[in-house]
Amino acid sequence: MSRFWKPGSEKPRLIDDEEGGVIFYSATPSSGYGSSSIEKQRQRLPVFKYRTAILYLVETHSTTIIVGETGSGKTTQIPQYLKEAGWAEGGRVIACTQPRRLSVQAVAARVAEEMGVKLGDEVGYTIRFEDLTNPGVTKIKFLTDGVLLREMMEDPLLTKYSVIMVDEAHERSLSTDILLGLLKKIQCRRPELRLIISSATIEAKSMSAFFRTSKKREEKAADELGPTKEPAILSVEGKGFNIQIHYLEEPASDYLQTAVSTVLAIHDQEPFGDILVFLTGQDDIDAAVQLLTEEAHTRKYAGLLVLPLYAGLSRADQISDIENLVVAPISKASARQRAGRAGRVRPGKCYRLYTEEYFTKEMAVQGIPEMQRSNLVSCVIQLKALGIDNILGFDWPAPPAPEAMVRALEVLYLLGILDDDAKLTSPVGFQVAEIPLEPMISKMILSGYLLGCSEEIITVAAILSIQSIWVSVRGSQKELDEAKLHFAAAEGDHVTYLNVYKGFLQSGRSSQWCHKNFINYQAMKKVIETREQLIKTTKRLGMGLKSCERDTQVFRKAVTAGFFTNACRLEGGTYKTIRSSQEVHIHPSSVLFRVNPKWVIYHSLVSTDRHYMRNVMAIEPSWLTEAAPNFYQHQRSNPVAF
DNA sequence: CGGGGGGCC
Repeated sequence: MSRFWKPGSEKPRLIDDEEGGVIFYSATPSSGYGSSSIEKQRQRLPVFKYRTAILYLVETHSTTIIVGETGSGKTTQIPQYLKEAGWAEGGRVIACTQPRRLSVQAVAARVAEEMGVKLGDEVGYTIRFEDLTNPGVTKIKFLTDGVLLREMMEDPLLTKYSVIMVDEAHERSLSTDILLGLLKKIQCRRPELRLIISSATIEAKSMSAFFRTSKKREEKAADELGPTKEPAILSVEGKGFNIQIHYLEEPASDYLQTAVSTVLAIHDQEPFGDILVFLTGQDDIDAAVQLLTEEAHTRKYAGLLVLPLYAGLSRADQISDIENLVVAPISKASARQRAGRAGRVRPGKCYRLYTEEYFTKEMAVQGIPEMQRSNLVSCVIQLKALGIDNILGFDWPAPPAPEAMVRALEVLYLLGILDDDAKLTSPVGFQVAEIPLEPMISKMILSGYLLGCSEEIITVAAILSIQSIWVSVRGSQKELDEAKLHFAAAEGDHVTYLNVYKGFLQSGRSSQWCHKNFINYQAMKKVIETREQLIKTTKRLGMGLKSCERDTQVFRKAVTAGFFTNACRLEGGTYKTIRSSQEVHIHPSSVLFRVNPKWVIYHSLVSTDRHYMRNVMAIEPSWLTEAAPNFYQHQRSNPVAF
């Protein structure tokens, strides 16, 4: 392999940082590149002066950890540096993963523009439903980490990639963590593969420790030619400006009110600019917008424009199958990340609505990685599909609780997806792994095919995989509830969804129809799209489409086959789960709210002050024993879990 | 008997 820091030029200077990581530092920035305005812009990015150092590190190290602040340009520039240095020659591809689709598209478009190529040719991207790459032509490929995981099922060693850059690894999303674990394994088999992990300062050391192979291996590797296994850490400064941090002197009793008065004070006393407020949820956001708008009106503030922004809210922590939505303090790491938003384009200020003492003494250093607070059913099946048998011994960047693992294995066993040796069953297990949905939904689809209602089951699978098909209304809840009654079925939410879908098709997929019926048109378009993808996938698995027409019983049996572990029984006015006798309630958004059939199954549990079942369906208890004889003993008409 | 978030295949 050719060396590509400029031949004949001075080798970059190496310095040791006090933390024991290796930081390379290029004394003389590379130069001699094009002089177009785009080139000049590229050279002004902070990452540019590290170009030589980055290329040197990637050449000589299996793994390079780049610690970079936002605004350094690392995401758009590093893939281009790698390409310029020859890493995409000989048909090889440079990959760069992102946790979110939107950033994949945005970054790919930007890089294509900088390189003056058509998006989809030399620079392309792949996200779900959209593959803008051209095999043999595409040299730099942006993709979500979820897509890269899927690609592994076809090509477990990811042989076409020469360098894989995992961006935003510090976000510790479920799929990023699975990916990191698997990439570490791939490295043993493909020593020529290079990894670049982009991470926040706080995570760099643990990331480096994770990718450091054992001493023995290191000694062995020293005899061979090739990159060193010891990860390099390079710190790239951002374009960030100075940010002043302010704390409260006394804790706030009402953080919403405190947020509102802080905004008004800033508006009053500070020069012209923007104010960004972080709140916990839609309710608080709406309340704050209303309070601020009113205040601005009574105080006759002309220049105060209040806008709600619902994305990017904080995540709550938990470890169980229940989605927990209780408000909890953020970590220091996310407090810092939020403060950073104030210094992107000029110096800024950050007002923290808690005391400094609380920040230093009470707040956790960082949030719990998703891996350690999630249901691991999907994660386990993904590893199984890649032939990783020893799940409990898998080397994770953040090992999940063994109990959570065992629970996931147990559910997969009950579903008939894993056998007694915890291997994927054939064909069910392999088919479930192939379908890109949560395993219980996939199992439901397989049963729908066997029972002759795949049309209906796939529709509902698509609907359940999106947030909600109803428009989110604040203030007009009553109208929404009334609109729902048009579609409501006594069998529950799943059959209600079938009615909505039918109505949508009969309207000719009309957006006006959706509007009239309080249905989210964009959501329905997504449903159609997901449905088509699922039909393609199931066809590939040899399953045809068949409708059960009006036989909702067959349809509900198929749903039960996937969700029998979520069965509940009404006992003295409240529901108890069959599995653990936990008290649960039907969510008020369900059409079965206040209907309370004796036996129900739910799709998910959400926890606030109580445990609420979302998407609920009435069942006959005998279906449970039918669907899972191993799980339910038949005792007259009262199945009991053993 | 009343409703709290985000992301991905």
